[in-house]
Amino acid sequence: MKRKITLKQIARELDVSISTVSKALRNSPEISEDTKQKVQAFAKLYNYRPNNIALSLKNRKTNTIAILIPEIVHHFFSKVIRGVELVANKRGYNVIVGLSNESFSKEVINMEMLANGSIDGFILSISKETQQLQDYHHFNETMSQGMPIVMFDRVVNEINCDKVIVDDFKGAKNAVNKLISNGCKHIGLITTNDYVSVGKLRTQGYLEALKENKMNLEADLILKLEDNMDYEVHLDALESEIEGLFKANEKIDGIFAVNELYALSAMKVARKMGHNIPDNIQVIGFTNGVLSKHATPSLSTVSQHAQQMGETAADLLINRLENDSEEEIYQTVVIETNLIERESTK
Amino acid sequence: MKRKITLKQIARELDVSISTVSKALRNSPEISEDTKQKVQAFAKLYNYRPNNIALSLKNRKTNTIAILIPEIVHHFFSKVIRGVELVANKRGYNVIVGLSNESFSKEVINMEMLANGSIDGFILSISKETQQLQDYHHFNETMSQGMPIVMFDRVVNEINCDKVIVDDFKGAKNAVNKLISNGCKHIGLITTNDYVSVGKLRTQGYLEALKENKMNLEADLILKLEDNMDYEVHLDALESEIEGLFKANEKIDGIFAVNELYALSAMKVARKMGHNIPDNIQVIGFTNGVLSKHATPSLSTVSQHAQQMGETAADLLINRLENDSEEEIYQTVVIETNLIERESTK
DNA sequence: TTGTACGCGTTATCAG
DNA sequence: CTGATAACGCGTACAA
Repeated sequence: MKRKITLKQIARELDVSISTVSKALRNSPEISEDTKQKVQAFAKLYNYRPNNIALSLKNRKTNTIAILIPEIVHHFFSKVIRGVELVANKRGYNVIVGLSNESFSKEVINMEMLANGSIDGFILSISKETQQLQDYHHFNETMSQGMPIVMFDRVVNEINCDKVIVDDFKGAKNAVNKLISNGCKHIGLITTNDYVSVGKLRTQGYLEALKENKMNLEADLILKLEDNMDYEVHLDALESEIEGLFKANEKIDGIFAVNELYALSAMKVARKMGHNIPDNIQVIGFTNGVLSKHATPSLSTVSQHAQQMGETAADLLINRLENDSEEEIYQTVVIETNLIERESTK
Repeated sequence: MKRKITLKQIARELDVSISTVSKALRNSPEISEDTKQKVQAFAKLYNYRPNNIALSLKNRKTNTIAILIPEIVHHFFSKVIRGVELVANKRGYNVIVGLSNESFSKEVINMEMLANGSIDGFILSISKETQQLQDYHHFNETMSQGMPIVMFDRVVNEINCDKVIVDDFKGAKNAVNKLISNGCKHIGLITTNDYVSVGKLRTQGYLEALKENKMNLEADLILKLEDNMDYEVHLDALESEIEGLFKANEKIDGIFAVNELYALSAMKVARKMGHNIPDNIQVIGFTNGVLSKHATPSLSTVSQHAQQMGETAADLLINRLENDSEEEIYQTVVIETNLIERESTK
């Protein structure tokens, strides 16, 4: 097993100095054609490639960025990664993935590990626990060391950095407006607790749509679910909560759910209770994942353009890394949502 | 904005030498309590952390591994990543993710980029194009440089390295056996072209089950689909292919599909054609993703234990990295599948 | 008890 | 045209 070859070895082998080899390989005009030929041929033969780590150390630049997300087994986040990867690779960067698993401490540890020279910047979406604790010291520390951060989707207003978000408020409002214009009179909302920023915004969108249409806010139409419970595992619990919602208000004829799973479960429960979708009850979800597309009936949904979010975030980060101008002006890019109409609405 | 602090800066500030600082921070007995206290306090104040890149260069070890997969927006692969991440982090490694996007050249480029010192080893599942071309030079080159590779799921027999696979053959056989014991007499197979190794093995499992049960092989019950077509985008095309299968042999009463999407589409088409599932036609898929669980009816499926595959792969790789014994003995770990019975079978 | 020197692999600068 | 030297940040064997 032969180790990777280095400049030093080539130099020794060819009986020239290291710097001559280095220059020859970079086609420096300082070096004679003769030596260049010799060195380049030898390097090619042994498949020489400069060592990235040494370059990183010398240039104080790793050409690697990290994306830190709460959960990877999730259509939305994996699509964001794909977007980040796409742009990063195109612009010559590698991507390290870190998972916080929705835990504050894992988020902090991960950031500290990576911030010590391993990467040039972060793209991240904060964990639920961090949202609850509202402890953002690790973001501030990282940024004060000159390492840029781009937040996406779940962002925090208190931190001054580049951000990529979806217009959750407007997306939700549009969805509910659609239900209303489709004739729904009593629209149920299935959402999360307010500390989940996106849940809160989508809830506000729902409320705004009702208000604009001068519809009454009926308290028993709103179901707020504890989001730190893993409903993917405890589907029964989720479904019985939703069943409660349907029973609490028999007049329900529309559902807006802040994510795919809630929407799908609502359809399932509704059908089980004898309702017909979309004739009897219309449903719209948020996040355009695989489930929505392949459900029966397929689910109308607010698409977040996850991949585009990832691409935008990567561009923002790399632009900042490559623009030496230490701008203190941060931007927030809002990705427009759009409503994908499928079979669950008329 | 303050840069990250280095040993050199601390040394200058405290008017001692760099090595004194280094030793003091590592609690060397060579250093007096006094100096230690002083240095450690200062370091803590300025939140000193050793630079990973410098350590990597010095130790010729990055403590980073790469996972190279064909596609990330895919339940199976993201679960594998989760498993890899889990183990890697626990054992002190970071994870770089590379996407080949099913392309041979992207796979090669990615490997070359990362192999130049950025990482200590690879975990990978080869792209479809690589399977077709059967060009494996990049794997050999990487390994001959002393960089270990662990392949998972889509592996190549010609390469001698650690592997983690699922028993595709047995999993498929069991699934088909289940259909047979459930009373199916004419079982359709929806599979891919044979160059996809897992597709081939699953097809063989189907054939074996028929043979064992002395059932006739009916050619018009087998649908081989071109897998380099993106059926996720062209669902219609997929469905019309499947409709053709049903029409070709009206006696079909069971379907075994080599992936989730094929199985789901089969159910959809069957229902559209007036069949009842599972009374009339029973269906089993491969890969236990979100779709199977949330479909209506929910899909019985062969579970691959993706996360466990990732964990095993990571352990194999890190073991090899940390065992200086340059063993030339490679192992192949077979992860047992199991059949998850849901509503699509009796 | 502290400091010096070296090496990891590379490039840039300057001297020959 | 070529080579020696310094530097990136760290750890450690050895010298003082």
